[in-house]
Amino acid sequence: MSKPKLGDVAARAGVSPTTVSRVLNNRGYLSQRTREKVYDAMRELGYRPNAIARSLKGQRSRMVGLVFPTVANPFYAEMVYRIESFLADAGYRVILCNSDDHPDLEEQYFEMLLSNQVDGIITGAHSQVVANLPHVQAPLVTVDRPGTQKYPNIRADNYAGARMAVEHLVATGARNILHITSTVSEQNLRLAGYRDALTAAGMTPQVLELGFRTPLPRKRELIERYLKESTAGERADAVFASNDTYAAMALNWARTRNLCVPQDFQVVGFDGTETVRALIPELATVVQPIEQIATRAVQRLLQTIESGRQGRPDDTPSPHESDKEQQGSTADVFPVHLHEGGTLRAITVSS
Amino acid sequence: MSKPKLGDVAARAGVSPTTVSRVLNNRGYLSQRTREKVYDAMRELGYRPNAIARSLKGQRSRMVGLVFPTVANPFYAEMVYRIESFLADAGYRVILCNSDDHPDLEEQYFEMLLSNQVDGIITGAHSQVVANLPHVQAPLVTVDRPGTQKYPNIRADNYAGARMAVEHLVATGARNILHITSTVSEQNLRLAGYRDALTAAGMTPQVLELGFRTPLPRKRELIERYLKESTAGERADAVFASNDTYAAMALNWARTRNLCVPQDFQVVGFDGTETVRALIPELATVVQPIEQIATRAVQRLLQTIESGRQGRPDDTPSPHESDKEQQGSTADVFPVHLHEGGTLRAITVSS
DNA sequence: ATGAAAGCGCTAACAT
DNA sequence: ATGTTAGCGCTTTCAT
Repeated sequence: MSKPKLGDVAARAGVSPTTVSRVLNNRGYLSQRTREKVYDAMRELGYRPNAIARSLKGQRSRMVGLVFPTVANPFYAEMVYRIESFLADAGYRVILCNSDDHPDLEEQYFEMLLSNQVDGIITGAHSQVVANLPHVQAPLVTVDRPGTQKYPNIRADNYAGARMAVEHLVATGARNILHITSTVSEQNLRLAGYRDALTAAGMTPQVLELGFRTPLPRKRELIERYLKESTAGERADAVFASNDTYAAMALNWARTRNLCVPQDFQVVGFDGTETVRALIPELATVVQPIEQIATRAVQRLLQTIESGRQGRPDDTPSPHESDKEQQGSTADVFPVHLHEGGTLRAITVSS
Repeated sequence: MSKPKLGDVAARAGVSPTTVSRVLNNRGYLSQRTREKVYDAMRELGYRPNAIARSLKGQRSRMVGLVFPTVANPFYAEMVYRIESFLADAGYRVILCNSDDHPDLEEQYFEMLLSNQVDGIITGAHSQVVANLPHVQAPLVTVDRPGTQKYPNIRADNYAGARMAVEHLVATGARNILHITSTVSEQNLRLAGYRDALTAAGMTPQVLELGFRTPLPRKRELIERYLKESTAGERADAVFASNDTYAAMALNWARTRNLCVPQDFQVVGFDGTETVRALIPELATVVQPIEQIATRAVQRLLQTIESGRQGRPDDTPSPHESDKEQQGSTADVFPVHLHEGGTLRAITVSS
């Protein structure tokens, strides 16, 4: 028999399908003898319950969709790794979607996930697609960047992190601090932190915007050209980058030019993934607590899923919805810390 | 209505469920008018087909399971990213499983995937669990390391890559070449390549084995201690590492010690992911064609899935099974190339 | 060109 | 403590 089904087990054990189902789910009254008979039959047949059928019947799939730009980026990779691990522990499977920062793809993926009856979605996608989802049928949690107020957002304190990094640079005496980022926008809190810190110090922001979907080699070119030009006139002596890859590129450029790091040129990145810290331990960076963010995102999602399963027999919005969201928006910002590698000078206590 | 179903659409359009299904699947004869009526009804209701129900009925889920040690490792991250992209293009969704090099977890994941009726599995898991899977009901393709002869294996030419790297080191005049690897075993072809190259050059292999599940910081300690000891007595002047992370750690150690790279100390890694090459472009490494491997793995899987869907009404093994596998085992090894970064000396043509 | 009815594999009332 | 029955949402013969 190719794929034994519950009925086959029942027949073999000489009981009804219901009984087998009960054994499977450990529900209701079962005599010990029956249990054993059923287990034996299962083993003999190599029975494996069909999760698809269970989902259809039970109105829950125990699947969660993950929509992120690309797991090829270490930050998202570690995030996805963590999220998957926590969800697996909780008995959920994960459908992975790499949206490549592409709004169309993102939307398709959301459609697909809902079609697949996922119990929830965690997304760190960049575009505003999330905000425009009409009524998503599944609980949704955003990570890293707030797509909208409609859903809880879990993230690091990007603004504080950026400010801390730039203020540190200022304190070390850097006079000409450049910023490299993917995209310039209102929501870019790292950029905001940089700007505010610079302005407070009486300096002028200088920002290089690379775009999200620019290929890596091209980004590298852009960074090198920008640095070359910036060091030509008024000499740039520090870079604060919105992620570690850009920071590494700046650092590599400086080394190629035989600039003395950190004496003549300082670099600070953002993210502080384990990957990058293992590869370039000397790179100073603002470290995000990825594991904490992941844990919290999963918690929030699971609690929404569970609460949704009990109450709300119809589509009446649950009472505390807005409260919960407010909670979410404010409480789910995690502190970061500055990893002071060799690419950043220590602050000398001035007298 | 919370979640409109096919029947609701039918009612609204004034047709039978069958007709709606036909429109959905674009099958059979449909009048243009009917088509439009149905489409309108779908739009008005915000209908979204239930993929779970489709799977149950259709005996195919269009889901593929991915079992890899951890997507937190850039190599697997890029592999998974590529595989997911190709599969998405082909209309398949991906269930991601991080097995953490843990045989028990691996086994659980395989069980889970089969329970979820995946149409196939692609795995780069380390353990031998794959070999012992009794009769996996789904097509399976292994990637990177051959778990067994039972399934096709797609990978880079690890042996040739290692040999090439080590022979290059020998040719540059390195006299004391260490190897750092995760695990020493018969199947470790990078290790084999290293050994053979060294032996051929009349040198003695010296291998540091770190283990798979050792935490990164601990690995770093082990590497540094090993290098310290090795440079104390007979001075080590080169490291060939089985991946770029180990290579980077060796490199960082050398820099800390103010060894001149590559004059006094050379380093070559393995994998050559885009991530690492962006972060440490100067690191010499054996580059695997990840995208090619991913494409081929997906191709192989899809072709097996498709072929399985037509013939074979029962569980008779399909006739050409062994042939296909032989093909797979031999033809699916991809050539690598050596990226000569600044951590490797050029070969001087001797007279 | 369209519809009726059965069933994919499982679970949950509702019996007994 | 166990069995009967209906049905989750969809597709698919087999009619008409």
